[in-house]
Amino acid sequence: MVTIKDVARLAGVSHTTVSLAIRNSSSITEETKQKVLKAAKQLNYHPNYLARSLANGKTNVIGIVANFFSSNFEMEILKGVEQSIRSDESHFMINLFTTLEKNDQVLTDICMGKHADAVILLSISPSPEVIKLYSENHCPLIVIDEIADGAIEITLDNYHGAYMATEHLINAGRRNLAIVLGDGGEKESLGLSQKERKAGFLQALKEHGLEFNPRNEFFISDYYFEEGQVVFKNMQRYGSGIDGIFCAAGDMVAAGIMLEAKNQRVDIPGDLSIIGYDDSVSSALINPPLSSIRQPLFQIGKNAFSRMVRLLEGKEEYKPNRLVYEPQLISRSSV
Amino acid sequence: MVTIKDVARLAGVSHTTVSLAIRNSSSITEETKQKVLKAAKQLNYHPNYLARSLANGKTNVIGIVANFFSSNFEMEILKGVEQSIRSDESHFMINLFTTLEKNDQVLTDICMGKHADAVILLSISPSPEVIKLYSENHCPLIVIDEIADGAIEITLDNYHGAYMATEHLINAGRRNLAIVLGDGGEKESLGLSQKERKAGFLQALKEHGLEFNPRNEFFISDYYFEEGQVVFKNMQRYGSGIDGIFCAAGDMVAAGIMLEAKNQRVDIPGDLSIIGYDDSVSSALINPPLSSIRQPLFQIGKNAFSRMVRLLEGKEEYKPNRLVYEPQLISRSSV
DNA sequence: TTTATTTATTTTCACGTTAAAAGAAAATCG
DNA sequence: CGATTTTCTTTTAACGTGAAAATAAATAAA
Repeated sequence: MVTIKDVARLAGVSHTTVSLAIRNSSSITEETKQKVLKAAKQLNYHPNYLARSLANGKTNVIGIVANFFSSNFEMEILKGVEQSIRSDESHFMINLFTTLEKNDQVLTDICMGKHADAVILLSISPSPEVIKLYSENHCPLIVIDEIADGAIEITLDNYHGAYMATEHLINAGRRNLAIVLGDGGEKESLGLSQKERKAGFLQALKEHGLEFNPRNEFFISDYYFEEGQVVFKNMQRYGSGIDGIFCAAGDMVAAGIMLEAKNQRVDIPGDLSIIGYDDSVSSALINPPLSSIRQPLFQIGKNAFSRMVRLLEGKEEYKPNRLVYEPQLISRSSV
Repeated sequence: MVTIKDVARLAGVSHTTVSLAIRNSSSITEETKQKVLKAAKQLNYHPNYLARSLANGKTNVIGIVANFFSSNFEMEILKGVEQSIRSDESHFMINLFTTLEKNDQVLTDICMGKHADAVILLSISPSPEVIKLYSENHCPLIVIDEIADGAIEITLDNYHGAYMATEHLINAGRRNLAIVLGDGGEKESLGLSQKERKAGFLQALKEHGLEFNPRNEFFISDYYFEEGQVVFKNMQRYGSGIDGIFCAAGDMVAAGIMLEAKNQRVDIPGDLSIIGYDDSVSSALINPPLSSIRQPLFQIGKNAFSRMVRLLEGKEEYKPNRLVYEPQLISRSSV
């Protein structure tokens, strides 16, 4: 491996001079700089990122942590991040961490183990201890779509989105609504967004004087298309007179429900209305086009990343606060 | 920052003993190990990944490089990788690198700069110099969907896929076929997969005694839905009597074409047949359901990652070779 | 010209860990 | 019981860089 010292030897200077020249320091003559760069090129020298980071305490890595990267939600955010990386000309890299369950352990390790200078969490709620740890270690923390008191929170108004969705169904004359929630089979394990969507759903029912039949609440564990098909079967088995579905688990699952409904000759929107969440690209294309709640996920990903870059570059001061994005009802013919 | 030395002091042993205990070395007494672990826990010690990697020469990072992570192709592969990470219980992390143009530079830097121990390329063709560099540095290189002589190649039989797609159109009685290709507006910048798809397309035409009218070749620069809409307009303007479309650029673009066709009251499959590529989840759901060529992208991602892990763990010897996956025709009613 | 100041470069050390060699203690053997 | 081996632990030396202090050289000021 060719190191800074090999370059120094060839250029006839000290290794520090090479280091400075490589980093384009102003305290070096143009002449020696050229000499060094020439030698570096000749030897095909590349700075060792590990040694550099160890010495100066910065990794130039931004960690992104999520339970899944495979669902539409995370993918859209990632796209935004990707665009931001490009346009920023920033020298930061991203590191992806997937974690189920042992969130705290992973998060602690990222920060303490110097895996990243900063972390963006997607739908993961850090414990107060972790937040404290990050704060003490001056590791900026941006949390998207979850609560994190003491970090920068970028949240989506899930309550309002669910309210709009539910009202949309009610306005279409539906009275017997079902809700499909994502995340574990256990109510206790619902993420914040799912909880809030349920709350918004219930509130809308209440304000319109409608009852909610607990039999019409369904859970899925993965955000896959196939889960939707299973859910629809369960609805027919265990549900009670459902004429409208709010699929808080997202459009992909809603599409699964629709396919199964079609297979069983249930007419949408004749017999049954359905609205999804997240407005996937394909939702406008399926038959019938699926109503949904659109969230500015791309924007959020883009903004979160570029903001993080500013924080790390010291162009913005790290100050815990909360930013709320509003969702938008996209009405199509599935309702 | 609490280091190995702090733990050593508290536990009353040397720092090397701590290092060994942390790494669960067999050459340490159970007693001292417990003593060390207790001290480590008490101080909330976490090993510094940078120092560790610098010292032992391994990063435990697998780099994944692509031009986009936002297109369906890459996303599906990523999902497979993600699943593999989970099931493997592997301690490897992944680092995502997006790069336009300066591929070689980025690739060289990843390897020489110790950003990763190994690299998986998605639809990116490394130069011979880069391949040589990786080989010399014992950095395993897996290239998916491109040519890379001297690396491990995991390719898709795009030629055959395109052939099947084209034949599918011909069998449906179509005689005036158009092709839509992705990647740059320039023919020269076509990636390998697009080139092969075109070749397969032409071959199928030839074998069925059909002519290809060069006016019916269209290019897009991004794999977005909207590009498809633009393409359809261009077809009406510049194309010549098209009655069948092979959208080698993928299902998302095909869906865009279909929407625009619908807007203009062109009946699919009555007036026009269309087949896409990659079989997105939504392709079965849109109206009419879109015929497509399915590729085992999820599997490929999963296998590529787990194979890389085996290579890094020394369980498999690194030996350049080529693995070809066969695509599958999914016939639906758009043809 | 001598001294003070600025500029350019080098020396020395630190970053936190692992690897290799050396040492000490315990166990085994003849 | 002394010699040898084995087991456990420590000492020392890297890994490749950057930061800070120290030096040397060049320039400016007195």
